[in-house]
Amino acid sequence: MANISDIAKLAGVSVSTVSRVLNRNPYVSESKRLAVQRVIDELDYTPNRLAVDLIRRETKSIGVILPYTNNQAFDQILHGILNRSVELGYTVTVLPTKYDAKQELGYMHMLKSKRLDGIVITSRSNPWEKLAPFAKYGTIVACEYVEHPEIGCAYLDRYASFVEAFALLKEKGHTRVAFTTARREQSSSTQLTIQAYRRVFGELPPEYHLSNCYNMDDGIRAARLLLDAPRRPTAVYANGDEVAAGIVQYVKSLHMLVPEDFAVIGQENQPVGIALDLTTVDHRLVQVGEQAFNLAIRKSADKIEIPYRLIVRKST
Amino acid sequence: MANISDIAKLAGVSVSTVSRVLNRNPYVSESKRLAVQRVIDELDYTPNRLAVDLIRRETKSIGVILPYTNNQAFDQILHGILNRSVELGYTVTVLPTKYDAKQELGYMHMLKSKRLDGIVITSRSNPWEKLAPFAKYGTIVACEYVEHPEIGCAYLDRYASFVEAFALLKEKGHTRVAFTTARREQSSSTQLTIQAYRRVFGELPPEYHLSNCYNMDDGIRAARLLLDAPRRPTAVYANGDEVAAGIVQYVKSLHMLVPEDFAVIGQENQPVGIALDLTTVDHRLVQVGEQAFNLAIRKSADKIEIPYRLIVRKST
DNA sequence: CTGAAAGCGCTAACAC
DNA sequence: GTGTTAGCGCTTTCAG
Repeated sequence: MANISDIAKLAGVSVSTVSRVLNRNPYVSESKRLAVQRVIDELDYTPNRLAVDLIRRETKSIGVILPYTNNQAFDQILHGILNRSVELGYTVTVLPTKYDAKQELGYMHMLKSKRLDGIVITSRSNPWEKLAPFAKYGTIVACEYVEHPEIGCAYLDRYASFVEAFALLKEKGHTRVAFTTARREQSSSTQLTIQAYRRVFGELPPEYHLSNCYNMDDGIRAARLLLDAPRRPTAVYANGDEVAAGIVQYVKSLHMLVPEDFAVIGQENQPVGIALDLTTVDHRLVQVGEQAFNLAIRKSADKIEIPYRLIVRKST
Repeated sequence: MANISDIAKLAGVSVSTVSRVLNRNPYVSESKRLAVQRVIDELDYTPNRLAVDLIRRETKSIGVILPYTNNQAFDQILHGILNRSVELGYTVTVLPTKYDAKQELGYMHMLKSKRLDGIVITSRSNPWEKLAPFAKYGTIVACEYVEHPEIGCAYLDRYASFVEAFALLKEKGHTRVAFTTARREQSSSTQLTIQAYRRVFGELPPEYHLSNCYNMDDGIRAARLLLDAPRRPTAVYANGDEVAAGIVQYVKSLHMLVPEDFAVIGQENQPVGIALDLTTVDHRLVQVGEQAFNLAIRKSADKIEIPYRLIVRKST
């Protein structure tokens, strides 16, 4: 494969001149520029990007840390990031953790090893004390509110959104309300859900909180547990429309009615929720992704709140 | 930021020795190895990956070209690829084209510029004559059958699967059958669908083929067109469960029954299809992704067929 | 405008 | 075992 000095030799100029035409530097005589371009075309030459990035100390690529890639919520954020990255000529690398803290930390090292200019963290397993120090090697942007002055974030007021969803259920007369979450208490999102629950309903019976819910099957499993519970709840706030869909499916399989016998609220306004006419909280994750990406390439530590919206349909 | 020669100086050794301990080369005395490691830890040193990759001529990262029209099918393939890449310590970069041939070609250049070791093409907009030449710069793997001897592929027998789906509909007594596709005739998948249709039903009335279907809304739009058609079809084979879900939704909104009044088959066995109990053709796209990735890192040009399966549920 | 030369940070012969 | 040295392929002063 030809390199820059091959081009220089064949064009009868120095490598600096070739570099100049490559980078559209105006201080090149038209004659030499043409000569160089001819050789470049002839040899079908493309500069080695690794060499360029090495010396420029910039890769124009950012990473996205996410737990799962088959999860609709994270796909929405990723989608938002991709939207912007294509427009701006950036490259994005997907970094799936499955909530493995070690793995996650390993990805952060890509900032230090100069492979990535920045990282968007959609969900994390490490405490910020472990993550934040990497900010000196590259931009870190979070999709949750973070106090740290060096870390930008495009976040949503999850607490308020959870309170609103629970309040809707309470208004409808429900007093025995359950909810599902992905991870247990180690997750800040779960913490917030619990706090919101207490704010609206007071004490939380432990059997009303089901964790490890990620997809439809988990929803079915959750519904089974909930409907078999001694103090059977009359409504559930699911942590996603897929989980909600699983719950609805199980409820219907018992010939019970939604919402008359059992009310359900989902999250993220996904296709399955639309199809089933589920009430849902749309956290506008695509926008979160877009804003997060913007912060990342601007190397900004701004805090941007994205407004959510409650979509009331037929499942409540 | 410290570099390898800083480490060498502080540890009182040469850069080669540092390089050796970095790369776990056994020919280093225990004493020096310890000395070097101490300095590395002290300075919290991490090698610059760009420099390493530049000289090694390998990045351990592969790209995935996908249209990313928010189509869940491609997410499944991506998921399969990610599964394997994490296990093997590879990094994957997402390359969304929105079916823009120029953009796609631009991504292929990442092979030439040495940013990527290989590329998995899940769907393409350029003819293979344009794409194949890049095989000399890196491994190219396709998710469709490709004759080219230098291009590996993890493919499925789409033609057979389409024939099978149409045959199922025919068996059930349907004679007026429509179908939806994403792109028009420029896509090989669309071509195959048309061929399969003709094989089973003979002539294809133009109004029975609706293209530009990617999501649920498109499905609703398609259903409206289909049900308003003069020679109204009695069944449709949708190019995805989401599209199928949209169709079902519209059909039900007219108080018609599925499958009695209108039968529907989807594709890819997605959550929304499970929720709606749709008959579907599962092309096992996650497996396609896994196998494609394997081929990519093995730099293999093998052709691997992935078996599909028809899942008959309540919509036919 | 142009070129020589000094790196960027690392690996890998090749000697000793 | 260990160090010297020559690159990998490119950008960017700095003279002229």
